[in-house]
Amino acid sequence: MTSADTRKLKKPRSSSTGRVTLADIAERVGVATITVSRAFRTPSIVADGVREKIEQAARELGYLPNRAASTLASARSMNVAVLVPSISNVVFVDTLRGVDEVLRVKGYQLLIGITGYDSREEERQLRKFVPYGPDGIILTGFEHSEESWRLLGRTGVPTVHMMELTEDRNRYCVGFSQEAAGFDLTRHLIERGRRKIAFVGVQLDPRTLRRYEGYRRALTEAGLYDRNHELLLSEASSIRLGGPLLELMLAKAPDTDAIFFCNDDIAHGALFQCLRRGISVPDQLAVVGFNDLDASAHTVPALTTIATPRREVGREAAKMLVLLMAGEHPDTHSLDLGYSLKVRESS
Amino acid sequence: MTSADTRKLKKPRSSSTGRVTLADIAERVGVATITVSRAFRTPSIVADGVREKIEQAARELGYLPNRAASTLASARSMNVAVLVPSISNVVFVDTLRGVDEVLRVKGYQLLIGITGYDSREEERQLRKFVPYGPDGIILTGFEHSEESWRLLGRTGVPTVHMMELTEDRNRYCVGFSQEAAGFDLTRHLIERGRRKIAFVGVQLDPRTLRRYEGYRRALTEAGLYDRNHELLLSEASSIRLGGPLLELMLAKAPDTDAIFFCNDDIAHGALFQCLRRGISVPDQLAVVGFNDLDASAHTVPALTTIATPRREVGREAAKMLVLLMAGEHPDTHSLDLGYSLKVRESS
DNA sequence: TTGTAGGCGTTATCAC
DNA sequence: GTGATAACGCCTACAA
Repeated sequence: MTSADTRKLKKPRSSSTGRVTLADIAERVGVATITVSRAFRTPSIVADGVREKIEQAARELGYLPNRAASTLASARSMNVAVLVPSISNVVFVDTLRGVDEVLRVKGYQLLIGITGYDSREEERQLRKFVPYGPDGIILTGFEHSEESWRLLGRTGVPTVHMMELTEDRNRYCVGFSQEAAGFDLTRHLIERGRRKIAFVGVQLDPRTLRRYEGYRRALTEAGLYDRNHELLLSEASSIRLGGPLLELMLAKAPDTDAIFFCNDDIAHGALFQCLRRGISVPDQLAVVGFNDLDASAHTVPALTTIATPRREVGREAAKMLVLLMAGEHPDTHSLDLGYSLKVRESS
Repeated sequence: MTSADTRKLKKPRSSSTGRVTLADIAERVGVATITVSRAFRTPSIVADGVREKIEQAARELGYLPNRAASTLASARSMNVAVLVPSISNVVFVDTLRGVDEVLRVKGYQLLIGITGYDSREEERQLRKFVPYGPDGIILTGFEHSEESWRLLGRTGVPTVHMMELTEDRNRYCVGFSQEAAGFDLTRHLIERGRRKIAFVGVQLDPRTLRRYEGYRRALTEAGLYDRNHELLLSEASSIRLGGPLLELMLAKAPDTDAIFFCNDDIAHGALFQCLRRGISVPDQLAVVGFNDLDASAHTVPALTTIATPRREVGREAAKMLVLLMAGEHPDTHSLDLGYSLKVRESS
């Protein structure tokens, strides 16, 4: 099957850089480079014998494909850019995992960008990623710079937004209503008989603010809203802030009988402070958080919070993107995955 | 400055795909594509007027560079692949941040891979990333599959290993001695008068095992080693495991007067369980962890632990890689950044 | 300071 | 099933 092969094959020019290329394999096996390419990409359309020889040659030569060349020639990168505010926040790590689970089996590689909750940084990231020719883009939320929106429009790359919802039918999104969740959690406190319900918010990203709006709506509807019971700071969230924020809130409004912390991290810090100070939770003070982190079921007392379907958000956003990248239309432009109230000991 | 330009310029072939390319800008401005390329990459060597016209044309046309083309032509990707076991673990998130801080200002883009503490998955990731033509690679630790090592050798891409050290002068690494840290932490407990010191380990990745070796060496040297006081499980680490592991350990060896948890996460879970059970820490039982997570200074009681310089590890590993990518030689092949014992209330 | 020529490694297209 | 040819968009080398 070797020397008998006397067809005149235009000798594939072997690499000049020393790297092993398709042409090297082609030469070794005695076929055209395109056949080698096919043997890897669509093995079924290459004759068995040829395919096997190609595979063996590839192994022997230590062939490694070159994505840059493939991307350039095919105009498909098999990359998906995913931008999240932070990976110090488990919420987004879980979301990324969901995205990855779905996309990796489809052969896509994630390009992960961290925006630091900053639209300008997000724009910078986007500008960095677009040259990679991503086949799709996944963003967090809807707060993007003018230029980011323009960039997305110009490139025409299919895009899905995560973690928030929109009415805009031109946008695809997967998430849940942060506002409704904030509302429900506050209603829970009202129903437990609390009347001086405070809100402590940090970071103040769009999702935190939506939760705050839900809180406010619930209290306003119940005639309990009192602006003296809220504390909004733009500091980055962290467990260490919990204690001081608790103190600050109680100093500001000593009659507070419940605190809605905008996320579980600062709620944990606050619970520790309650332990140190001997503040009895929930007797003296109810404490609730948001996100249902791993630790929240185990704190003392266990923390009442909102469980968010972030992994599912990631998975569904990825599925939606896969459809869009295939030129198909998802059933809905806006997928609401809901949330669930976890009532535990702290309220 | 426009129509007077009657030099015969080989008309840059404009894109056939509709995308805006360097050639489009070149045509518009009346220069060669290479000049446009230079205007972006080394602006200083292009005449001011020309450069400005090029920049304006780029803006007007909405030019976006194509990394695949540039990578293919230059054989430099400006990508660096970084493989870490997990990003659910803050330790590696901090390390990644350190790496990114240094590499991004040098213009490198991170390709982040999650290996799930699994050599085979790591090998898969490596196989996926090598085709991207990374200019450098950063790996966690030294436990890699045969094939991974071979791949690294074949590609010849500069590589730095993080979080552990090696004597092997052919390898570059930045980290600290996990074994020595485990030893020191155990010594601390001994010096505090503890005699029945237990070790509880999960995940059992190489770094955890090195800590365990340090623990064992300290106890053996002190004549206190007792295999009945150790609990090693391959479960993934999580705060929820802390409580049950504490119970298990105490059931196995009720005389235990101190527990060295292999990381802060499970130590936190254990501290919560102590609160619930009314086990007085440190009076009845000393508890120590490893890593000094954010929460550890705030738990009740505050947790004694080893603070690890993970962000610095990331930064220094990146710096070392930058040198290697430039073909230079770092001062040392193995950079030890140390660690520090944080004595708090729990011991 | 600017330009010409040619190639980087792969794939689309059309032919056989 | 397989091949020749011509891109893909940019950059290196060398030349002017």
